[in-house]
Amino acid sequence: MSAVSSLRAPAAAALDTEAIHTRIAEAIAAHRLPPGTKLGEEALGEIFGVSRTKIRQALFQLAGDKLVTLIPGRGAFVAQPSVREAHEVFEARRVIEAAIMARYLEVATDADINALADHITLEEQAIAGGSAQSRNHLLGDFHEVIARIAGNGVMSEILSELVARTSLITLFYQNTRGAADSLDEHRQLLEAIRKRDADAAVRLMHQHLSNVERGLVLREETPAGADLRSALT
Amino acid sequence: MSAVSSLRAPAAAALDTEAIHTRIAEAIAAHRLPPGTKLGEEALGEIFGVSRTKIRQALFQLAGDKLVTLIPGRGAFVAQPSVREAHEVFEARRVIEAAIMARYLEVATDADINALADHITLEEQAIAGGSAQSRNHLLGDFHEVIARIAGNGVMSEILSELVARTSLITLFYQNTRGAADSLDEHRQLLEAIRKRDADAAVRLMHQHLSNVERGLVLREETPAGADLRSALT
DNA sequence: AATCACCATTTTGTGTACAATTCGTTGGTT
DNA sequence: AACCAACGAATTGTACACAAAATGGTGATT
Repeated sequence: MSAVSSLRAPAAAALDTEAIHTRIAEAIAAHRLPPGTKLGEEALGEIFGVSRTKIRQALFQLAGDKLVTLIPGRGAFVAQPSVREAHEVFEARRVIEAAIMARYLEVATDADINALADHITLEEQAIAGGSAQSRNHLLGDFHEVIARIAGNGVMSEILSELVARTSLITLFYQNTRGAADSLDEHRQLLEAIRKRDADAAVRLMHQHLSNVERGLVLREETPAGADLRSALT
Repeated sequence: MSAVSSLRAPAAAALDTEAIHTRIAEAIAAHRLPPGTKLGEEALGEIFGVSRTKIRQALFQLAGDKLVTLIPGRGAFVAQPSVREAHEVFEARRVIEAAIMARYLEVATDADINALADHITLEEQAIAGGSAQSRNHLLGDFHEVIARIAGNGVMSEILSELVARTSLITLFYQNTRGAADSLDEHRQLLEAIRKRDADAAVRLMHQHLSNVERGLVLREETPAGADLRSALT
């Protein structure tokens, strides 16, 4: 490689579309890009050191994930889920995760369950001393870990998208529950799982999701848009 | 507008990305583009009378729908669902559609149920005298009609994607069941719905999907790719 | 005869240039 | 003072051109 290569980003090899998609999706899920934030193509291109072409492809994919809203002629914005959509996402999660939990208990080995316990330990540590970002990430990941073991990749991917959208929702509609509440419910779930009590586990999962949903409060005003560069670099 | 405008397609105003996405998705669902078909960018651009830029965006979206597989450096191909993926899609549908059916019976008015009966009448007519394409389309649409009434847009969209993937699967793994079998099961579902018998309706839906899945036969060789132009114009 | 290396052709990947649209502003009019 | 029209700056939409990579075929070598 020549010495004359990086006039734009100091970064390494140019990121591909999928990498950019992932980076932006993570920034949204981690609440570094609040709902309503304008995602200008030129600005993003400069941040990632690529042309608008790649940015544009990534934005289209993000729109497919429902994390970004594309308004023709206006541009791309971080999605602002409606109250109705919020309820629908939680209902969908209850349906899917109840089934996933039932399947999980059929196939999970003791090692899998121990791994889940380890994950909860990570949650405890993050709540004790970590950032709000890592807390939220781990709390959502708990559900994805279970889905992965349950073994249905199609449902697992669907759930991943719903979890990402949930993250957007919990930011948009200020969540009054503390992370500790979710952690406690995760512990109860683990207990039921350890006992291989499918009915209890499914019921607890249902309740857990309903509790999170109940913690949401409707708001009118939209949060201010964040600075793109600090959120993504 | 000047008289010198259309060197490419004789068609009207240029299609936008979403229109192209829809057209290709429909062609795949309608079995006009068999799994494995190469979707060359230049060829598609010429067919739709647009530049490769728009085609490329549409192909990325289709990849997100899992209807198209993107191989870097190689191009886009109509997806060839694996046996495992096929089973996973059907399991996901059983989970989601059981929930949708339960919700449907809670909210459907008599008018909604009559509309469903009308839909079944259309199915009968298509089976009696229609094309294989319209038959398959109507049989899949039956499930989407129920989902739409059930009222959860998020689940409805998820189901739409799964139905499209099912269409791909039933072509790839030659379906031995006749359309008449599905029609009969749809009639039984309607009967349970008319009686407002939720347990029976959910059970019948579950069985219906399992029956369709059981009708699939595993194959090794891939169907030949079709001609792009005749499939899309 | 089979295999491998090399070259030509085709196709994808990416950036850039230009057209079209939108938004904010300025200036004028009622 | 409020409203409307027209202009200008900025941003998105689209096409095109070039670079990079892969495929297929040709011919030489084992």
